[in-house]
Amino acid sequence: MADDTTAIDWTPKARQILAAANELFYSRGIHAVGVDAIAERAGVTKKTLYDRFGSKERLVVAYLVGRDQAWRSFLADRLTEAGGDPATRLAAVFAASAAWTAEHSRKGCSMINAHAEISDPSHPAYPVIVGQKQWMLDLFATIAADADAADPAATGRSLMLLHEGALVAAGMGVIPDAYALAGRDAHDLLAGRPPVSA
Amino acid sequence: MADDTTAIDWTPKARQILAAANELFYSRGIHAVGVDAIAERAGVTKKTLYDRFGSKERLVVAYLVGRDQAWRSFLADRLTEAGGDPATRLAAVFAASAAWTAEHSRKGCSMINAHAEISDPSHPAYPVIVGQKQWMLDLFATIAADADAADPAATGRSLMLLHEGALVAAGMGVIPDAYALAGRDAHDLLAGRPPVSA
DNA sequence: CGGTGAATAAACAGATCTGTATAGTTATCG
DNA sequence: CGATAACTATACAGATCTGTTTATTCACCG
Repeated sequence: MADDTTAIDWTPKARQILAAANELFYSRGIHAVGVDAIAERAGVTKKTLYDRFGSKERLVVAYLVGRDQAWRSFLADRLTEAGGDPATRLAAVFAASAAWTAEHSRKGCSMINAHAEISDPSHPAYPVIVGQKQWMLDLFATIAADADAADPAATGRSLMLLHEGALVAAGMGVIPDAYALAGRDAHDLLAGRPPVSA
Repeated sequence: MADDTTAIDWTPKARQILAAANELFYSRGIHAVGVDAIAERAGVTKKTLYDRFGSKERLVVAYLVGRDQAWRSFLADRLTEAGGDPATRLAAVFAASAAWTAEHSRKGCSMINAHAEISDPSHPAYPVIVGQKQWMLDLFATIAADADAADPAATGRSLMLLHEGALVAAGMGVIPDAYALAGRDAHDLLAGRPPVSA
């Protein structure tokens, strides 16, 4: 009887369920995958799934929170490796996205994809989705500020556009090496061009 | 008995059904909307829906083809208005996207959203989705070529990144005036910066 | 005036979906 | 050793979903 507020009990089986949900929700879509399929892939009874997560909706939220956390920690590692230089840090973001896509995200950004399926802004997954984008936007603005951009917020938004564009283009396979291209453009934008001011 | 190849008989009711499908599929998602809901919104019997479209899958394809055609014709009108100057044409593309979003596309790009839900590349809607992106990419490359870019294909891809990024950012509401910003960046990229070459 | 096609109305089939109930198993732990 | 928690197995309830069937109405058209 896990309601919206109670935390999830992370038993080993719960982790297996989340791993199965991650694979299926991501590759086939949230609405297209039923809880039976997830339980079967996890090698678990449907009752166990409901004992751990309470509802499909809560499992969906856990799926998105899990991906969000994994991405943030993945990126954080690469950023500490990158050191303090803003240009290097910026390059690390695009390189991290490229590596992440190759490993875990071949069908595009899971947050963008989830946003396509979850229309109701009052859905508990909504803040997770928008929160990740906001976090990335803040990161780009910080990098722009560290690079002494005249208008760090505006430059951060421009960098964000390039990054989101690469996410989509890579996810649909319409631009080869989308991250490399976007990374070069972002670098040029941060370093060379007179700032875009309103 | 309409199979995959036979054309759709565009009776008045068929157009009502497509209009209803357009509203519901776009706002709630393809998998989340049932044919009963579409028939009801269209003021039509489910039998009529199946007599006209044969299956939900064919209705989905018609929905995406319809949006694709509407967008292309909408954009084509603005491009003829814009005349021959590449920079003006480029600005017209981003202005058209902004206007289109305000009128018909408040929840992001329908092709990107459909791609999130349709995982199977052999789905008949797949070429429609990727086809629109390819067409936009060609358009940007043509504009870059008309502007005498050193590498029109590469510049076209960069412009595409900015445009796709604006689609996502606007659809998720994370960047205000995303199209205006992306349009300025695209203009600067086309006009000012030394070309990015591999 | 008779036929044809488009449509309504409404029930139904069969599958699938979320979620629950019941009963039993296993392992740990005080 | 007995309680508790995690889990299996399985059946079920009720809703919803795609798609079909049957019967009927209505308008147009040769």
